[in-house]
Amino acid sequence: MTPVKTEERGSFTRADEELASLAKALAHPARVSIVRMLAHRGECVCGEIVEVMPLAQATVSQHLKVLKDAGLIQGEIDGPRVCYCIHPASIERLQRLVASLQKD
Amino acid sequence: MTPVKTEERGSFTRADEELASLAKALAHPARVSIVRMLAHRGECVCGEIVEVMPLAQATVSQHLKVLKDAGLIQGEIDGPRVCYCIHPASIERLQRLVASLQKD
DNA sequence: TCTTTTAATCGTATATTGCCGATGAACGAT
DNA sequence: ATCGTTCATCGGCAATATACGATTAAAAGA
Repeated sequence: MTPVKTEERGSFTRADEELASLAKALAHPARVSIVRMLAHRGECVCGEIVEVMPLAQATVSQHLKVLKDAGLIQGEIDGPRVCYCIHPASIERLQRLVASLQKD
Repeated sequence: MTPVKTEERGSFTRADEELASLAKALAHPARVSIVRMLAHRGECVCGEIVEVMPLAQATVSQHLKVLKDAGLIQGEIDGPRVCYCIHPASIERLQRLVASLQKD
């Protein structure tokens, strides 16, 4: 049964899926750069990030969305702007998951 | 200046490019699974990996190539087989790069 | 209210990934 | 030399990712 739908869900462990998901979010230098910027400056308004990046506003906004969806950052609306900061727990989580690749 | 070729190379730091590259290699659960398997068993012949994975041989081979190109694993030819193992330094490097996202 | 500012979203074009069957290359064994 | 085993690579297709200009939405300020 289960006609082998090419979509065999649940074939990988939860940890593998989770690490892959976080890694995917960091799989672009622009996104790494954003995370580093937030880590360094604590918090940033979207516009400040756009200024620094060599990408159009729409593109940066898209990268921010990827990072937010992955839980790596969070954005808080502040008037007409959006203030972004790191979600520390997720970075720690990533740290742990990578560490688990060494011993395990 | 600089005709904005949509291909502004070198816009990101070396560390950002490096972390993005390593993260990209781990951005798929199958590849995380492979790395974990190698970490756990020390070394594996390609066939053993294919057996365990819910993917065709060609696909697994492709994932192995991605991991190898990223420097996360290495393969050694052993007669008709290829024996894969982790490249520990690269995992440590990844660990450090992720850690640098916290303090920095 | 009208305008400006800020940032998300839409639409679209191009590039890259992921997957597989089929084929090819390298090797050991007969 | 031929055969079987093992694994990489090719070709093709569907799906996803990346990038941008244009548009929309929301809020502040005139």
